[in-house]
Amino acid sequence: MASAEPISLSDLPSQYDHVAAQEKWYPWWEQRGYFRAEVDDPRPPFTIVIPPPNVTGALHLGHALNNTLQDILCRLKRMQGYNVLWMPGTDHAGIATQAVVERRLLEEAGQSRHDLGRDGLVDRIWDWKAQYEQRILSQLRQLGASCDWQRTRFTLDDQCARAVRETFFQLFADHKIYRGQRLVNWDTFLQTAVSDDEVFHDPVPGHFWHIRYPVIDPQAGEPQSVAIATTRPETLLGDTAVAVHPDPAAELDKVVGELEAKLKAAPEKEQEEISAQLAAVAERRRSLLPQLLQLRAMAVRGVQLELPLTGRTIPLIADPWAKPELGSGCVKITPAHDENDYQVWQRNASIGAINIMHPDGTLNENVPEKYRGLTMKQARAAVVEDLAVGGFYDPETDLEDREIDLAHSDRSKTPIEPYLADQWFVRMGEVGEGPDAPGLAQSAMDAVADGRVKIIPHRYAKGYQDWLGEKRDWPIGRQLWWGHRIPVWRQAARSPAMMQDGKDAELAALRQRRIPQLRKLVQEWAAAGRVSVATCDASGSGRSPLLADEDFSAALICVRSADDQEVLAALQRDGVFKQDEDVLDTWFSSALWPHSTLGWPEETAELKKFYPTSTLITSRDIITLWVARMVLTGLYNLGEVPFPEVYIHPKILDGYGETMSKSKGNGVDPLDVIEKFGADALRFGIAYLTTETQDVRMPVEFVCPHCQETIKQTKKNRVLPRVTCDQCGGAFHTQWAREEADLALPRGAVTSERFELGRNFCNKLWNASRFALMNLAGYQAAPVAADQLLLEDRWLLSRLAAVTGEVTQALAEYRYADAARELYRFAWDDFCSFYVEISKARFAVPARRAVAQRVLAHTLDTLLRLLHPMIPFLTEEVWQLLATVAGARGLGHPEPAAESVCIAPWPQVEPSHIDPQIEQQFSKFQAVIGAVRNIRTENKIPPKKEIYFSVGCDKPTADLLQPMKNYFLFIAGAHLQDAGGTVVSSLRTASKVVAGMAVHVSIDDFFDGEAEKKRLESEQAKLAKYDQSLTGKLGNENFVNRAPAEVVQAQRDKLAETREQLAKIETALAEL
RNA sequence: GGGCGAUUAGCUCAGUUGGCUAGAGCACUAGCUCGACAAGCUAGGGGUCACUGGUUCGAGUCCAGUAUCGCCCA
Repeated sequence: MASAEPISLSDLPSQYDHVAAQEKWYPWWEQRGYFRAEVDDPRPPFTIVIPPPNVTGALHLGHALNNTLQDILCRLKRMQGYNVLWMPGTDHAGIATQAVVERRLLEEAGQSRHDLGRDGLVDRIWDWKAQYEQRILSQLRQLGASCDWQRTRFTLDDQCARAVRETFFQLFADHKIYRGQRLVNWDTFLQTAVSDDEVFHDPVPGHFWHIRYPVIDPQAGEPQSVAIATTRPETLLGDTAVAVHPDPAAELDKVVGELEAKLKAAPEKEQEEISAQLAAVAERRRSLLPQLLQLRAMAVRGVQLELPLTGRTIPLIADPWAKPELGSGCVKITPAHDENDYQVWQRNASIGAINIMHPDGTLNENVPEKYRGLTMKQARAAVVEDLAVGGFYDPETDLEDREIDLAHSDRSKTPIEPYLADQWFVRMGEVGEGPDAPGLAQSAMDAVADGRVKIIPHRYAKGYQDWLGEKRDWPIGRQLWWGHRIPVWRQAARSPAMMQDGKDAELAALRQRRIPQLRKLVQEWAAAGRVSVATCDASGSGRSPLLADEDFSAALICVRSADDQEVLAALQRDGVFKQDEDVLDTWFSSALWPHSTLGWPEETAELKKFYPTSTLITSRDIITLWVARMVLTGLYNLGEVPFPEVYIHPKILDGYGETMSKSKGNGVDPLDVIEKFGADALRFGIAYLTTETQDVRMPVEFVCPHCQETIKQTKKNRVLPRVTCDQCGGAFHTQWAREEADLALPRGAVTSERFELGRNFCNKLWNASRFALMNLAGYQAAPVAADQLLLEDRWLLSRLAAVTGEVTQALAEYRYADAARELYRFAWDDFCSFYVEISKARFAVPARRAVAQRVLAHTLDTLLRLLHPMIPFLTEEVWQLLATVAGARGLGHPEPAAESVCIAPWPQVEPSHIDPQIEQQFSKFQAVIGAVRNIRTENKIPPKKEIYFSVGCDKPTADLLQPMKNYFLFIAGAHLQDAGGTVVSSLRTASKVVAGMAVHVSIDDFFDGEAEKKRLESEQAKLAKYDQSLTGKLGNENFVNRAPAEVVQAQRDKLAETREQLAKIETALAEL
């Protein structure tokens, strides 16, 4: 037991000290090893892998939510007797982390990554990682997370690296990884490709330029030029064609058909607009179609156009991408810098593609000299000006304003340039034919479709299936330095310049000799499974296993093991082969997380014991990026899904319904909440708010460090470096503070009032516990026989059994809010407001103490266990205190309590305790209490004045109420004089009718006949109305005949009760 | 443009398979410092369940449409 010294109960503070409890119990839990999972533990395993937080920065409230939900399950399962492994770790978050460190480097030292070089930068990032990983893990501990810390992993550590390497090798050997030229989203700031998922679209004001390309040698009657429209005139320098629709008439007919169908279905309001559109298309058909048909004929004939400013000619082609209903009906084609144009190129290979951009976003040697080196923005201005000068465009008439949906990089927030580059891909579709070889995407789709992986709530399965269904290949290369480097080598010295360099002539000759030797070696290694070889091939399908000389020069050699020194040395000797510069997409390593953390590709005991994991708890925005990929790699590497269930939890939004983020300034640091309200309050608040459908809206506020008052956060003040408190006038600094003067001020925490609920609840529990501890003096454990239990005991135990069942069920179904609300209600309303209040009267009588103590100790014990997963610190604190006065607890067979509530068994429902009749009876008692209190308040009778009352009711109810006499006096200051059918209310009596009983309170001096009359009459009116509605319902034959019998009966009972109440009120009125 | 979700008290949210005289916390009003708790206790006020139709004996709940908002995908 942790606390050996006797505690003085009166010394317990009346406010729960969350700081002390957190500092005391977390280290103790760790030291006792409660969170450790052992492979030789015979109990059934329960495994969760943490969604590894990025080492980019500190944890935010979304992480607190995610991890609280995981911890609640882990603690629950631990108490339910499982061998629980919660696998912790962090993610290296390639692009995000490198971007943060590079930005910091630029700000602090004015240096770029090239100043440091690859190794220097990577070292710098490892330093950053060490710092933030520490911080993240410490935050998780403060949250109370019961992870098995000894197993902490990192997506870039050696163990994960082995899994990444092996997976890459297998995929490579399986022809599922290939290198191809694709249009990518190029981030010119970070100089890397980013995936579609790392791109966001933002509307910005822009222009639409109309430009004329002259026709070369037009025949008689043909136009002199072709007009096109573009939002990006600078890309003209990379145009390789202009397209016109191959069948403009049919296309226009199709558009008309669609519009007509829409018109039919549209509401009146929109009809006018659609009619206008129809008219416009008709007009276009009349005026423009002949010309489009002519252009199409010219395209078929192979007409060339002059590409302005370049001296190049480009063909006019026919392609359906040109929309006859839009603009001039013609469109310029820039395959290397536009996704749609790229597609056009795929259909019309002969037009070619011209890449006009350097990786840094400036124009390259493929454009006329005067534009080289300009940024895209500068080039736009120059091109537009030159076009005007050349007469290809008239600024007066050929320019319109237009809003453009511009793609931005999520990481650098700079505009994305579509860019043609060599990239690594994982093939998501099928390779070859046949049912035996479903593609990666299909395998993951099947797993969800056939229920091997259940997504909860189920509606999220649709997005998962749709996304995978596209089977788009996964671009896995990133032009970064921070990450798993792609384990592929190829011949370095392919550039003639290098080979011919005089100094290196000898070396070049050496290489020439070595390559045939290497080729032979590589063949041997490939046969031995140490390397896998492929040739550069955009399609990824045709591979030459022969390694002829000419192929070998283009060979890609994937080396299986990072430890295969022989292979690596041989390849790299004399710089003949060089490793690919790219690193892998972070999600490649995250995708392996459920098995890489358990030691795969080794066949470890951990893997055997804990894979597949039991559940995954994560946020909806990474269902595709992460969940889907874990499923497919799990299936690919182990043939088994990584988890049978995925629970998708809500997101936390701020008071304006916006997602929280540090960059908006509306983020809340869980540590601020923990400091102000306590980890238990944070956790309980989170559980209470985690409902299935709703995202969590959380108004955010600053806390003034001077006076502790809160200042509502607004869109205005959330971006200020300093804020002034409107209560005390003191100033404090925020996350934006950079200036010395601001930083000198104390920092204002950012929290939300929504955690008050949890804090207040914890405090309530703490004080109820104090009450119990004080009244357990002299407690002796002993079995309690059923006939020793009083009505209130049986009521409480019945409620407790019901709550136990409901909480257990709710948590099994991820209904956290239901579980939290059930416990809140039971603990506060049932246990504190009634049972504890009532028991005070019992504790006043020595002879009645013993049984009351045993029921109280047992109930508190059970409640602590039920609450422990949500409120670990408080429950442990009280558990330990309780042990000092009541070491053995339980009604039937008292047993010594577990040394920690962490490992105490989860409560079982005691069926013999469930007694609906007792609950119903007790509610009569509660109703009488309520009526008496209500009459007291309404008649302004002072709280301390004792009053006398009687209850008109049937005999069974009277028998029930009589034994509660003491309690009425004790908790309502009211003497029960009489109960039963013969009760007559005296003069100067106020009456209230509840639950079929008439409660009459004698109120002497305070009696106000008029007021009482009014009150009764208003109540009468209300009841009469209800009577009427019920009578109407029951008079309706359809209702009586068609509604289920029990529903009809319930209405009849209600009517009877209402009539009875009315009668009682009439009696009371008559007696007035 | 497509998909998913939301709209219930001043605020933040519950409301299971339709049976409701629609609940909770905060805020509000009135009273209470009685040995667990003022982060509390007691009582109270406050809602045309976004709107329009439909199905049904019966709709906050199911269906269709409208409006507004949010998220995801193109």
